[in-house]
Amino acid sequence: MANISDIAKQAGVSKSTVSRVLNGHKHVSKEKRRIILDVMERLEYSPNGNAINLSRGKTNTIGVLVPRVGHPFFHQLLEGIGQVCMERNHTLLVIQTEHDPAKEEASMQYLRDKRIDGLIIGAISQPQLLETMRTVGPVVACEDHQDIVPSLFFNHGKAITMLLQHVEERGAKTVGLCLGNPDSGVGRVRREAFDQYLKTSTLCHGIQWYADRCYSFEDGQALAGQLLTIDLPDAIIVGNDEVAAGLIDQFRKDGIRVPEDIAITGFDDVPIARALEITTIRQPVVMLGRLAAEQLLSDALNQSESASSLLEPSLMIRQTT
Amino acid sequence: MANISDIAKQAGVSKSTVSRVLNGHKHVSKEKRRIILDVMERLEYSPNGNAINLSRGKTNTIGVLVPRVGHPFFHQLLEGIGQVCMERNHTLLVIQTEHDPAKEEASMQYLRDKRIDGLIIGAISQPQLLETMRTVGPVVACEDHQDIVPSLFFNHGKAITMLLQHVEERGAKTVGLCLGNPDSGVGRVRREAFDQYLKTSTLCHGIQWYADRCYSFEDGQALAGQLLTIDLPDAIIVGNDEVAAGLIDQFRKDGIRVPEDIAITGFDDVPIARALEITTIRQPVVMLGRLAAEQLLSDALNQSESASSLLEPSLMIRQTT
DNA sequence: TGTTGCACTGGGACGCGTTTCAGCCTGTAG
DNA sequence: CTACAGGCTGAAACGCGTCCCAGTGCAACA
Repeated sequence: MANISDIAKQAGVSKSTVSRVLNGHKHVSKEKRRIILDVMERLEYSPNGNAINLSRGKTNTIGVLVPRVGHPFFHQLLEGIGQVCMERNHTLLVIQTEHDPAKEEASMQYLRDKRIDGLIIGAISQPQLLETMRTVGPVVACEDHQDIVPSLFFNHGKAITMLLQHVEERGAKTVGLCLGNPDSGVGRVRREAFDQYLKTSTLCHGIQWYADRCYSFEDGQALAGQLLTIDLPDAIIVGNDEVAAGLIDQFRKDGIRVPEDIAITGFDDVPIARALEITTIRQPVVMLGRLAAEQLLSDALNQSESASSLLEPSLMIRQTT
Repeated sequence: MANISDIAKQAGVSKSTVSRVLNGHKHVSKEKRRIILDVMERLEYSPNGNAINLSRGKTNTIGVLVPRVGHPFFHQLLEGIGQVCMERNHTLLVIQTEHDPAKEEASMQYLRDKRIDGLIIGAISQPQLLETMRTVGPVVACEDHQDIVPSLFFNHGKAITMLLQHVEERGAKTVGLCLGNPDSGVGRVRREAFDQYLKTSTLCHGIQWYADRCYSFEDGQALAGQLLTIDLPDAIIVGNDEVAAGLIDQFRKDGIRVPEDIAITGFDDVPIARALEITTIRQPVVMLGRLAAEQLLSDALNQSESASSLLEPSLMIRQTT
C-alpha cells in the first residue's frame, strides 16, 4: 500500500506538497497538483486514517455509551446521534455497557486515549464517573447530571406525575409501579416522582404492587401472573411499552378487563403502544439524540459555554386507562 | 498529557522498557517494573490509542454497515455483533447508510484507511461494491452474497414458501404481498420466492394486491385503507411485523375480521407480533450477528478459509391465519 | 578459568501524515 | 532599478508507541 512518501517520490515533490493537495490547501501550482493527483490515482493511494488521527490529535469520532443497542429508547437515541454524525462527517463508536460498572469505567479509556473526540452518555449507573470523564474530554449526558456535565434529558418526573394525575382523574384509588433498572438515573427519578406524588394525594400504593427489572414483553406477562395471585391495584404505571403490552396481553388472556379491572400505562410510545392502544408517554427521543450530538460537536469545536436543558413529555391518552 | 518518553525519562529507563511493562512482556526486572508503574500512576499516564493503532497497523475495531440502527432487524443484529465485540475486546463502529449508494461507497474508506480491521455488511444495495471491498480488507455479509464474500444469511425464500404453503393449507385462494425495500437483496429474494411459488400452485395473485416500501405501523394502516377500496385477497404476506400490525389494526377498526376475511402474516417475530398474535417468521437475528462477528474476527486473525452458511427460519403459527 | 546461555536493557528505525519555518522566485510598485 | 509582497516549495520536527537488533552482565557448566 502506497503512502504519502511514495506519492511524493513518484511525483517528484516533497511530502509537504502532497499533504497540501490532500487537504486542499492553497499554494500548490496547477501543474504539480495535477501530477500528484495522477500519481495518487495510479497507485490507488489512500491516506492512513490512524496516521491522520495521531498527527492531528483528533479522530472525528464520537462515542456513545448505552446499556444495549436493542432497547427502544437507545436505538432511537442512536439514530438521532447517527444522523448528526453523518451530516457533520463524524463517525459513531458504540459502547455497550450492559449496565456493567467495569465497562462503564473502561469506556473512559476511549476518551482518555484519544480514540474518540467526545462522549455521549445514554445512561450510566455510576454518575460519579462523570466527574473524572469531564476532565478527560467533552461529555454530554442524556440523563439528568447537569450538576456535573451538560445534560439534555426528559422530564421523567413530570411524565410520572402526568400519568398518576391521569389515572387518578379516571377514578383509581390504588396504584402500582413497574420499573426497569431501578438504579439508573431514570429509574431513580421516576421512583422519586412517584413517591412524591403519593405524599400529596389520596392515591394508595403498597409494596406488593411494586416491581422492577422488567424489560420485555415476556417480563410483563410474568408480572401479570404474579399480580393475579394478589388483589389488583386500580391502575399500574409501567416504565416501558413492551412490558405494559405483555401485562395487558396476559391479563386479557386471564379474563381481566383493561381498563375496567385495571388501568395500565406505558412509556415511550413505540409501535406496540399504538397497536394495543396503550396510554403512554411520548418523547422525541430521536430529537434528543440529535441535540446531544450537536451540543457535543459544537462544544468540542468552540469551547463555548454549554447549557443543559429539559425536554417536555406528552401524554398520549388511549384505551388502557 | 504525559507520553511514553516522559515516563521513560522520569523512571530512568528507555521507552522500550516502558513499552514492555505496558504490554506485559517478560524480561523486565521487578524493581524497574515497580518504578515504572509508580511513575505512570503519578503522571496519570494513559497510552495514546492512535499511536498504538498506527504502529500496530490494526485498531481492534470492526465496522458494521446498516441502513438504520432503528430498524428491528438491524438493531438485533448490532446487539449480537456488539456482544461478540465485547467478549473479544473489540470496538464497534456503526455506519448508517440510509440506503444511500454514496454512503455505502464511502464506508469502504474506513477499511481502506485502516480505521477498522474488518467490515460486516448488514445490508447493501450495490453488491458490486463488495468486489472492491474484499480486496481492501476482510468482509462478511449478512445477506446472500456468497459468490463474492463469505455470507451468513437467512433462507428468506424458504420463509416465504412456508408462509404461502401455510395460508394455502388454511384455504386461501388469492394472496397479496407487501414488501419493504424491493431493491434490497432480501426484497429481491422474497419477491422471487413468491413468484416462484405461485407458478406451481393454484394460488392467485394480482398486481392490485402488491405493495412495497412499507416500513412502519402507519404504513400498514395506510395500506389497509387502500386495500379496502378494492376486493381483498384471502391472505396477505407482509414482510415486517409492524406493518402487519398496522394492517390488522386498521382492518379491525373498519370491521374486517382477521383471519376470517383476510389472513395476515408478518415477519421477524418482534414483541408486537406476540402481542397481536400474528402468525410470523422467527429468525435468530442476534445469533446471526454473533456468528458474523465471530466469522470476521477469526477470519481476520488466522486467514482460515471462511465459509458461508444459510440459517433456517421457523414459522410461528398464531391467530391471524 | 573459559565458555555458553539467558535475563534484562537501550538505541533507533518505523508506521504515516501534519505543520512550522525558512527560503526561493516572480511580479509589481515606487 | 530596487524593494517588498506574496505565491510556491521543501526540510525537518513532531505526534506516540512498537519492535527488532545489538549489546551487557551474571550464573551455571565444562
